[in-house]
Amino acid sequence: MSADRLSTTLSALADPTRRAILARLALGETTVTELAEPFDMSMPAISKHLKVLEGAGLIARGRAAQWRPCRLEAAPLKGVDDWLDDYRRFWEQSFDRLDAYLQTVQAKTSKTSKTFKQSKRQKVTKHGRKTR
Amino acid sequence: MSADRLSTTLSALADPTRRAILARLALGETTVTELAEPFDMSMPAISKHLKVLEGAGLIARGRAAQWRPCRLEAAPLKGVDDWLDDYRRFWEQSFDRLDAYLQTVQAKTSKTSKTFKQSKRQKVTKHGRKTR
DNA sequence: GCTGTATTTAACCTAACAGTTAATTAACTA
DNA sequence: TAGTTAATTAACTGTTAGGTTAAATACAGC
Repeated sequence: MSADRLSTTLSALADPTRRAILARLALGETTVTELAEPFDMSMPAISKHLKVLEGAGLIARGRAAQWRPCRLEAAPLKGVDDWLDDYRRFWEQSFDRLDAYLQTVQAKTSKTSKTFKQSKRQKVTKHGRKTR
Repeated sequence: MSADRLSTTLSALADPTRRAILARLALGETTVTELAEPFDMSMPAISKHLKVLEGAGLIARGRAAQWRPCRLEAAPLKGVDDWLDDYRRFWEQSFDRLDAYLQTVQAKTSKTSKTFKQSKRQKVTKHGRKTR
C-alpha cells in the first residue's frame, strides 16, 4: 500500500476518463452527476474515479445538500512539472539542433540571413518550445 | 488494447522503478545488467519494465554483441509537458496570490518597498515558479 | 562445436484496477 | 412520513500489472 506521491499522481493521470474529468473541472466546480454525463459509464464507476483523483489530491469535494461539488486541486501537477524539469533539456536539445539545422538550410536558400532573425518578444518557437 | 499515447506515457512513468531507470539513462546509454544493478529485483522483472518503457517510446534499444544498450528517448515527455500546459495557470495562480500577499506583508514591515524589486534576470521565483 | 555471459520468453501467481448491478445512505420536497 | 434525487458502498467479475523461477535464445571466445 501507499506508493510515493509522484507515482500516485501519475497513475491517477494515466486514465483518460480521469483526465477528462480534470479537464471539465478546469472549467469550474461541478457535481458528480454532471461530471458523469459525458461518459458511457455507470455512476459508481465515476464515483470510483473521483475517489482515485481525491486520493491523489487532484480534486477536493465539498457538500451542498445532496450534491457533492468537486473542484480541481492542481498542486500535485506541479510535482509532475518539477519532475519533468530534469528531462526538459533532452527534448529541447534535439529541437535546438533541429532549429540550427533549419537555419543553416534557410541561410543557404535565401539571399539574406537577416530574414530569419527572430523577434525578441516571441515566447514560443515554431517547435512549441517554451522560453524559460 | 492500445490506450492513447498520453495514457501509455503516464502509466509507464507511474512506476518508481521505471522512473529510476530513466534517471539512470539521463546520465547516458547503458546495458540492461547495469540498469538492473541498483534494484532488488530479478532480471526478467527489469526486462519487463524496459519493455514497457520501450512500448511508451521512452527508451530505444540498440544491439552490441550480447548487450542491448538502452538510451533515453524524451519525446513522449514533451507530450506530458504539453498536457500540463492547460493546468499550469492553476498552481501558478495560487502562488501569484501568495506572492502578492507576502509582498503586502513585507511592505508593511519594511521602510522602503524598493527592497523587494526583483531583478529582471531572475528566472525562477522563490516559490520555484518558472517564468514563461 | 562447447562454454560462459547477457538478455528474453514462458508459465505461473497474486494483488490491484476498471467495470458491472443491487442495495444503502443522505438530504430535499410534498 | 413517504417519495425522489444524488451519490456512495457492497459484492462480484474479468483483465492487467508486477513479480517470481526455469527454460530458451543470441552472441563471443576458445
